[in-house]
Amino acid sequence: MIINIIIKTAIMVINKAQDIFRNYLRGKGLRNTRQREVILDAFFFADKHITVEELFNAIKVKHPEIGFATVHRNVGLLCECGLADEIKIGNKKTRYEPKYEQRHHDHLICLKCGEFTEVKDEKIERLQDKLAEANNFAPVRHKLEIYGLCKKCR
Amino acid sequence: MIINIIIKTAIMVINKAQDIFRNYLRGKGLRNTRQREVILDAFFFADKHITVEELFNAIKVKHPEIGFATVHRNVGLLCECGLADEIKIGNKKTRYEPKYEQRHHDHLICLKCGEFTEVKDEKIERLQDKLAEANNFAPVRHKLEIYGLCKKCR
DNA sequence: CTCTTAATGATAAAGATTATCATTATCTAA
DNA sequence: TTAGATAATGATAATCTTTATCATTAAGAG
Repeated sequence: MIINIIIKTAIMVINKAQDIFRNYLRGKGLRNTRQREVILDAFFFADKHITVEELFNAIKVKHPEIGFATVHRNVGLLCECGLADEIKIGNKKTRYEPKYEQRHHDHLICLKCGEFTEVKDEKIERLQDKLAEANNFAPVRHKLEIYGLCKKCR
Repeated sequence: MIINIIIKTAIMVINKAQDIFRNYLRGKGLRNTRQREVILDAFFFADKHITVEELFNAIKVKHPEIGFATVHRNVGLLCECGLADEIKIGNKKTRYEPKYEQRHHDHLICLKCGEFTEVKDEKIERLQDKLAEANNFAPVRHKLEIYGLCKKCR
């Protein structure tokens, strides 16, 4: 059954993420906790582009004892260890998305309806690295956001 | 004298910006005020990448009667009419820079010392437009930030 | 000059993130 | 396995930035 494959894949992704997280914590002399496991699971199961508040509310259903500050702190840690990306647009709430396998992408953001689409262009990526090198700059990561009107709103 | 030419150019830039601002206000049925002129002047004379607070403090010296909210509101207006660009990095304060002639550029941001360098690559710009079009998206503007280590920190 | 109403300035409110701190729980090492 | 050092948690306060409120002032059209 397709659905079983999807579930298995999801579990594999989360297991791998848990490993990455645990290694990161270990390396920094930090401790793994039940809360951290719950938060990571919920974050990877949740919709893309979630806010801390939405994540907190999702977690609250099954784990009402986990506090908002804890969720907030740990989303920050997930960003630090490369398992989450931060998306900040205008003055709206900061959103976060899970990152599997360091897979990177850019965003098209509609100025009218606010929808974002994920895109990627290898050629642009390479030119960005060249541009950085030309300036004696060692690139680590980048953020490209193109604002405009989406298919529906244009 | 070189210095006179520089001063003359600066005055020309500000005059042009004042024109653009006044036209924008007129078109929206808004009013020009003494405060707006002072804020625009100070913004274009100030260092690049200034925060609202820094701009407010700079203005306060000569114009202690101008309030923080007024400065804040008007920096927003300058962004709206295309005379300012907003730069938001991590959880640091939002910074603004004057924009002459709609000249656009991207940023290299050092993860260690926080310095930013301005860069531009026409080829990347064109590819971005193509990427947007391929997704049936009408691009208006974009933001590209490359994070890494600068010449001094690498 | 008058009148309409936008803008201002002072302050409060809102919204998001970070800090505080007593308590709990993890994890190392004996 | 247990004890002990200390990191993490949870509740809340504090902070920081931006936005809203509202009485007063002043821009600008007629």
